[in-house]
This record gives sequence, C-alpha cells and structure tokens, in this order.
Amino acid sequence: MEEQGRLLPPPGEPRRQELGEILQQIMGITEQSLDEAQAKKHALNCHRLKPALFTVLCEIKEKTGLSVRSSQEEEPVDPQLMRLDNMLLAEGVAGPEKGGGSAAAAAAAAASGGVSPDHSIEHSDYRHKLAQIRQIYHAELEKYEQACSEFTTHVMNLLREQSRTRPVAPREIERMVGIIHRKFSSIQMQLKQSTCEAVMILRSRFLDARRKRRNFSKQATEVLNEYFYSHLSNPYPSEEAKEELAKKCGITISQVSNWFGNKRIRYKKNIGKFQEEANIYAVKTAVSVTHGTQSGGDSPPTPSSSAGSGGSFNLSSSSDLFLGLPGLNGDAYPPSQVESLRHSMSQGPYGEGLAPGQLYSPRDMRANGGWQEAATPCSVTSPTEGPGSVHSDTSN
DNA sequence: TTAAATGATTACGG
DNA sequence: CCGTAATCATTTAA
Repeated sequence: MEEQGRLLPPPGEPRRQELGEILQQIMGITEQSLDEAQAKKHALNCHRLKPALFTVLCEIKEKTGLSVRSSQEEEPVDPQLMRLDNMLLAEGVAGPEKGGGSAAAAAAAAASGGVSPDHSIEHSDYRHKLAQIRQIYHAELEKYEQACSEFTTHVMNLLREQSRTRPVAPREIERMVGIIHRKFSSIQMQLKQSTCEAVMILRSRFLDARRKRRNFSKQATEVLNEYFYSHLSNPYPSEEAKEELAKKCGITISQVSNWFGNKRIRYKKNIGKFQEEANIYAVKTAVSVTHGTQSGGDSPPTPSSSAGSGGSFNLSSSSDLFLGLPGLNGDAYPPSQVESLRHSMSQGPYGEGLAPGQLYSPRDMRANGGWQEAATPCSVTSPTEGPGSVHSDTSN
C-alpha cells in the first residue's frame, strides 16, 4: 500500500524514472521470497501505469510472435471433410434424428411393410443397423463437442487469469482457441471417417444385391429356358422380347439380360451339362410349335416331333477340345435335332449321353467364335427366327 | 458341411 | 449401352 503511495506521481518527476523503477521491481521479483513476490505482484497490478505497460508489452509480443502464427492460417474447408459430411448426410446418419434406433427401424418397417414385403425385411434390418451407427455417431460427436467446449473454456479461463500477470493478447487467445478447435475437428473427422466406413460396410452387407440373391421362380426359369433353347442359334432376345420375358417372369429387364448372359456363357462353357435340359426344352418347343400349347407345362413331354433346338452357337475354344477329346470332359455336342439321338440321350444323365455324342458331328459350329455365325447352318428345324414361336411365347 | 447351381457384379472391348 | 469372361456371394442339393 505504501508502495503505491510512493509510486504516485511526483508531479515534476519525469515518467522515465518511474518506469525504470517499476521494471526493476518486476525484474527483482524472481529473487524474492514467495510472499514478498506476491505482495509486489499485487502492488504492481494495481499500479496506475499497469494497463498502459501491459498494452505495450502485448503489442511487442504480438509483433515478435507473428512468425509462428502465419504458418497456419485459416483453411477454408477441408474437401475430405466435406465429402465425409455429405456422405453422412446422404446416408441419413448426420441428418436430423428420427428417433431411437429401434423406433426408427420399426417405423421403417411399418412404412414399407405393406408395399414390398420382400424389400421391407432386409430394409428394416438395414435401417436398424444404420440407426445404431447414427446413435453412436451422435453420441461420440456430442462428447467431442462437449469436451472441446470444456477444454476451450478451461484454456480461456487460464489465459484470462494469466493475462493479469503476463501479456496475453486477445489474438493469442483467439489463436489458442483456433488450435484447440482444429485438434478437436481432426478427432471428429476421424470419427466421421470411421462412421463412413461402417456405413459403407453396412451398405455392402445389406444392399449389395448379390448378398440377397433369390433364385427365380421355377416358372420364370421355365420361360427363360424355353426362349433360350428355342432360340439357341441366336439366343439374343431383342429389347421387346426381353420386355416380354421380364413381364412374364416377373423380373426386370436387366435381370433377363443377366440371365441370358449367364446362360449363354455357361451353356457355351459346358454344353454337355446342359444337354439334358436342352433336350427337354427342345421337345417342349417342338410340342408347343406343333400343338400350339407352349406355356406352363412342367411335365417332361414325350419326344415326338423333330423340332429340336437347332445348332448352337459356336464355342471358340472348347470346340477344339471337344473335337480332340470328346470323352474327356463334359464337353459334348450341341443338342441334336435327330430324334433317335435325342431319344437315346434323353434317358440318362449326361454320362450316357456322351456316347451318342460321338455320333454327332459338330461340323457346323466350330471355327468361328461367334454365336450367331453358326446359327444358320445348324438350325435345321429350329424356330430360331420364326416369328411364330417368338410370338407365341410373348403372346402368352 | 461341402459342392454345385445361380443371380449379380466387375473388368474390358466394341 | 451391350456383349463376354471372370468372379463374388448366396441358395440349394448332395
């Protein structure tokens, strides 16, 4: 107290001396005992020149400390973070909460339940898992948010406290806060990253069509096979034909395309495996052509007429194999259009069918890799391009 | 439980 | 985009 009195402005005294005195006291603080230092500190704090001095010190510090700060200025927005945010938003993870996990799942199930039963089951499961992820995500996010704010407050309090005894510029506080926020954002980004990964895994697990594949109905495969074997020489349904088939089978056009793609490749790969099937459908087609009844019949028709499925397309590589070593593998021959042959083949699995295979000469269909090239010569009786057969299929 | 069948996807070329 | 060929993941038969 008395110090303050002594430090009071002696009117005529030059300021310089006063300042020098103060600075000396400051310098001397470290050499004094704790109590003394505390007392002096307090005294200095209350000195009337203190604010001015403090400002000066802050300015100096600001100027000298600039080098550090300039390095990391505010980056606008991290594109990576943007992407993550967008994805989380799109997936409904970051969006507005729609209630607790089970509730959301139940709502989803209820919402889609009536329309598409097939869809709803997996979907509700998916939604349930997604809701779990969202819950965790939000909880973690909130935790980080809170921790960040707490920490920031703490640091700011600390700095404010210290600002009474050491020069702390407002910008420094600002910078500190920025650093803290950046640190916490990077943590949040990791959280978002992990969440994104989890969602992606969930998606691939539930939404990937391959994982919830269902076989087509018996009837659908029937229809498809019928078309395939009746157009064996050129099993490439047109757009309209695909449409008809899709409608008839209750599947999509792309599913029809998939089916034909798979069928072609698999048939070509191992004709022997399909010979029996080819036979059945060839006969069916024959019956249907002759009798006009082609739809639906499950029962294997008796081989009667000669409307076999005609020459198949060519296999590029396996034809050689087939010619060279007929009995080696499943490679056999395309289904025959000869009745006797069909007859002999029809009674057994493909093992027995192999024997007649040697009788059959695959002359037409080798050498050219294309499917369609072989079509013409082989198809003796096949209703390949007969509009009638196609039409009859489609009409029914 | 394993192997075959099967629908869907991917990579690549036209 | 449509095709082939390879591959994946599931369903079904053994």
